[in-house]
Amino acid sequence: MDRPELPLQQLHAFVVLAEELHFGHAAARLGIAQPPLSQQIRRLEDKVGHALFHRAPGRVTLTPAGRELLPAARRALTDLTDGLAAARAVGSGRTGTLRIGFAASLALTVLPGLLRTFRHRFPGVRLDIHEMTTAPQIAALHDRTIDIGLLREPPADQPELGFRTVLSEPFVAVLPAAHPLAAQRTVRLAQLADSPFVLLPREVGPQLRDRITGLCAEAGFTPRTAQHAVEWQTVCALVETGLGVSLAPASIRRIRLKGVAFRRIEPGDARTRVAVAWRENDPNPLVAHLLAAVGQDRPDRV
Amino acid sequence: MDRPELPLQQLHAFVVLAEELHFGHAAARLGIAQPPLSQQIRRLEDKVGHALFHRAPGRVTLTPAGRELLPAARRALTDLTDGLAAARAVGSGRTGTLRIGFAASLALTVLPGLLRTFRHRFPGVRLDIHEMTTAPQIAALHDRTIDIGLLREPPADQPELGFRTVLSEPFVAVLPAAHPLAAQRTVRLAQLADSPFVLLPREVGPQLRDRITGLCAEAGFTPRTAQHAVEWQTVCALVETGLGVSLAPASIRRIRLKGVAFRRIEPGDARTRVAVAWRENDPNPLVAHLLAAVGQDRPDRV
DNA sequence: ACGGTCCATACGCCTAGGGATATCAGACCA
DNA sequence: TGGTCTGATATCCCTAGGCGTATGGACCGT
Repeated sequence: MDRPELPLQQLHAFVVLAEELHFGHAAARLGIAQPPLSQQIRRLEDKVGHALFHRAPGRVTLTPAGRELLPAARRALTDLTDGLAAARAVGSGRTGTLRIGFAASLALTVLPGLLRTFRHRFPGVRLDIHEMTTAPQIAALHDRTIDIGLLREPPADQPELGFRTVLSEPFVAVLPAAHPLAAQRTVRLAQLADSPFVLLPREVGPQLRDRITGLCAEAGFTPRTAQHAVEWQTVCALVETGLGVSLAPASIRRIRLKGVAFRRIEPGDARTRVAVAWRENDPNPLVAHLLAAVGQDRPDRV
Repeated sequence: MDRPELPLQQLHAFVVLAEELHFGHAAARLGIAQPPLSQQIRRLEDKVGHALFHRAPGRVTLTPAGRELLPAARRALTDLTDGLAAARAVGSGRTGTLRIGFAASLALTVLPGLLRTFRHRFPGVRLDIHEMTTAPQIAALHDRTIDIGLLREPPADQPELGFRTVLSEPFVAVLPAAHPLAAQRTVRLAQLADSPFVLLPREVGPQLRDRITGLCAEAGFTPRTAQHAVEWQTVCALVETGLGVSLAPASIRRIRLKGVAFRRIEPGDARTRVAVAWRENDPNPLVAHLLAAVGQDRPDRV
């Protein structure tokens, strides 16, 4: 691609003159005097190397060369004006695409409200939503596959990423309805020591997993993992079948299953945090916009 | 269509930098030092109103706005370079379209050779050939519907048109083979005084028609028109059926029909001219090229 | 801590190009 | 033949933008 060394004004003058076919009128439309317009056209013709207009007494006509150039000139000008407008729209964050990764469980809590407020404020922005667990979200942020992550237990060792807590919620015990402890309103953690656990595999979210096993450790035992499941939906389903118990963020109570009971735990100060994550120094204005929306969208705490 | 006030160099710099993602390399490819490139980009970003590149330590990246602008910039640049090249090609007469009108009878004589030499010399030029009689050709030249006419008996009262004789040929008598005069090698015009004539209607070519009736007048009679026909092919066919006789340019001898005889006439100095016609002041270089080709293409005289 | 890399900034220089006004030249018309 | 319309030319002015060299400042490796 070589660089055609033309001032765009000349092209614009050319297009206008091609429409008016009258130097005086075209100059008026361009807001300049007639002699400068003659110069512009002349310079352009010099650069092309051929006449673009045929000046007959009384009428100005396009030459074949001019007719050939006209559509290209028009296209170039509209391409540029449109491109500039689009770039400005994207630059100001009025339009564009924001790619968001989110943990499946958040589809029940923070995600809907967040999307609603954002879409309301930026209707021109397309949101690409990808369900993914915590660890892949971190990787995808680094990959620039997503721009925003919505995850649990933000990891600490991520200097290039920013995190902001959106929600902090307690843990609950997840029990089969038939489990003896389901009769209590509150379950002490130590009481779960002997039950098999259904847990998330460590790979999908090391922080949350470690958090849970840490809670158990504080209560004096190491949970025995009977089964792994990647989604909380599945965890609850497995608990319902009696395969074991679990510890989960309170918001998963929204998953209603007849055979599952959720109970507060003792000690009750253990909380898990949901955070938005983004690349520090991400120039995308939509990221800033979303973070601002997060600041104002304070969804119902569970 | 508003005028985006951007030097194209900045766009070019932008595109190259977007490909290289490295100021030093891009500057080298552009053949300038690095600081000027920084300036170009900065100026462009100022005009857009947003950053186009994200300068992170160690890596340069396109911002979303930049990603949005890039394809438009590329399109605009290629449109312009292509458009300029096309305009230059057309301006120099290497490519383009030439619209030619021609009298049907000339398809048998001057037209093929002319087209052949022209096409050989300007293979990039498209030739649009339209069969039409003389009067419509004159109108089409004024309309700018055609650029070149190939016609008989160029009219004199056309100040805006140029004419150049391509071929000058005698008239011949067209007789049914059974006609008594077909027995002679030469026919005196006066001998045709009593035969009905098949002639072209005056509207399609007043000059030629007037020429023929003029010849008859000189021989002392007014031809009695038995039938009109627009094409010489038809004239011959009608003569063959015995409907009458005719006078025609010698080149129509190429139309071979069993029942038709062509005979020289007395006096034999009457000739009809075939000419190319064009608009004087036509800026189209192809017209000049074709006229030059006519000068050299001297087809076989009939 | 110290060069090396990479981009930005700061001058200074220069030209191209855009603008205006005044004037000229040809065509056309009354 | 003189007025009008239209486009081209001639000057002059101004500034935007392009380039270079020199320098600063952040970051990264050893």
